[in-house]
Amino acid sequence: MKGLEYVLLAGLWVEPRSGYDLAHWFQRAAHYYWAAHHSSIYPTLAGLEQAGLVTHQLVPSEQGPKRKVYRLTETGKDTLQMWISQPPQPPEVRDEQPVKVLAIDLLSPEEGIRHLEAAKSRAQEQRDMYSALLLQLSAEEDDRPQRQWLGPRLNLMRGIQIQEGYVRWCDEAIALLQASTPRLEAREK
Amino acid sequence: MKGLEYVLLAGLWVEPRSGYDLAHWFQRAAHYYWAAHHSSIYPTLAGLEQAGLVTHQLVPSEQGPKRKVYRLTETGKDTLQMWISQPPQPPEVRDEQPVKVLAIDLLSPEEGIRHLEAAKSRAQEQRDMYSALLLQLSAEEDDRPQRQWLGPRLNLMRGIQIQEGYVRWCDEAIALLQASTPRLEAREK
DNA sequence: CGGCGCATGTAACGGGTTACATGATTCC
DNA sequence: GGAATCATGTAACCCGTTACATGCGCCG
Repeated sequence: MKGLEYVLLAGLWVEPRSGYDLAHWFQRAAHYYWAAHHSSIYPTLAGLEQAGLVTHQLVPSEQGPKRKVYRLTETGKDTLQMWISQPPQPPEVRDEQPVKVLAIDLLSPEEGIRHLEAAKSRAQEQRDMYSALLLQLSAEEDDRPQRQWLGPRLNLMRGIQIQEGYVRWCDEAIALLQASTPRLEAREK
Repeated sequence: MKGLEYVLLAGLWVEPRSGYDLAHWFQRAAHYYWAAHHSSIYPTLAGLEQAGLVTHQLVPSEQGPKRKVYRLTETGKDTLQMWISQPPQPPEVRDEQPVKVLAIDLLSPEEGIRHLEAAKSRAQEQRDMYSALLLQLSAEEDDRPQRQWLGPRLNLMRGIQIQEGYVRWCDEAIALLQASTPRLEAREK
């Protein structure tokens, strides 16, 4: 079994969802640790169903066509549990931003700082998004306290922490760039 | 042009390197923001050379066959600069670890804590590796102070910070797991 | 003289992205 | 009636990984 299959099992373990829901989940809460488009999600869900790891139920949507809401079967849960027990593969990342930082000396200090400010803004936006999701989760937790929301909560906490770290790093980097060009401060005055 | 091509240009901007060097760089310093295997690096370098963005020089190695040490051409530098000036694409990540955390309630608290301790150890190892690389970089900086090592330095700082954040999160997560099972503490006494 | 680290390459295969395709419902 | 969001799917193509392949030079 390939990576995405287990990831979908984990996503469905948190709560039953449709392919559409999962696609949105990847774009928002899960974005900092996994990426997937709907065009890979739908076929994979179909495969999992054929393998007997998930089943779906047609649920009328408030708007648009009927939703195929998937949930884990017992076998699916067992498969997931076995996978969880094994150590994770090392993460794979493709992030252009640090690559661009590598050659930041190709930009003027002013431009470099502008880019870092932009990166900082993006990080703050992301942080706010994760914070909002965490608040939302807490509200849902009150409604159904029996549910195990520990995993999603831990991951949202991590998402917030990552973005806050990024913001701090941006500030340090900007400070370093400014220090390397004291004429900037002088001109400011 | 595709992502890897620009990344190689950036890697060669930092200093002239062989494909072998670049492969190792991806495994170590660049590992937290970009992944690439030698089998994709060599053909890509050849393509960049054909496009006139890099040139190579055969340099005898201390051990093994001659090294093809690549460096940017003027066109290569210009191409890189143009790419740097544009905003980066959003990062793409595949990290199994947070996915496994999602369903951490499928494990016993003891097992969950063991997994988090393991994750913490891995993060500490990585942090130490980045710290060592930063020290090494500082030493080289003394030798050739004219060189612009700002980019690599900033990225190593970021690597260290990421891993330290991870360690802190692991501690928080372990604490939460322990809090959710007070019987553990009780048994400890 | 075998094994390991250095060093560069090629080819098949697989998985995901981009683009194509369809249809329901609501709001303006 | 057109636009936007909801909702599910298919197919071609591209890129990168896995595996295959080769050869140097040192050390034990």
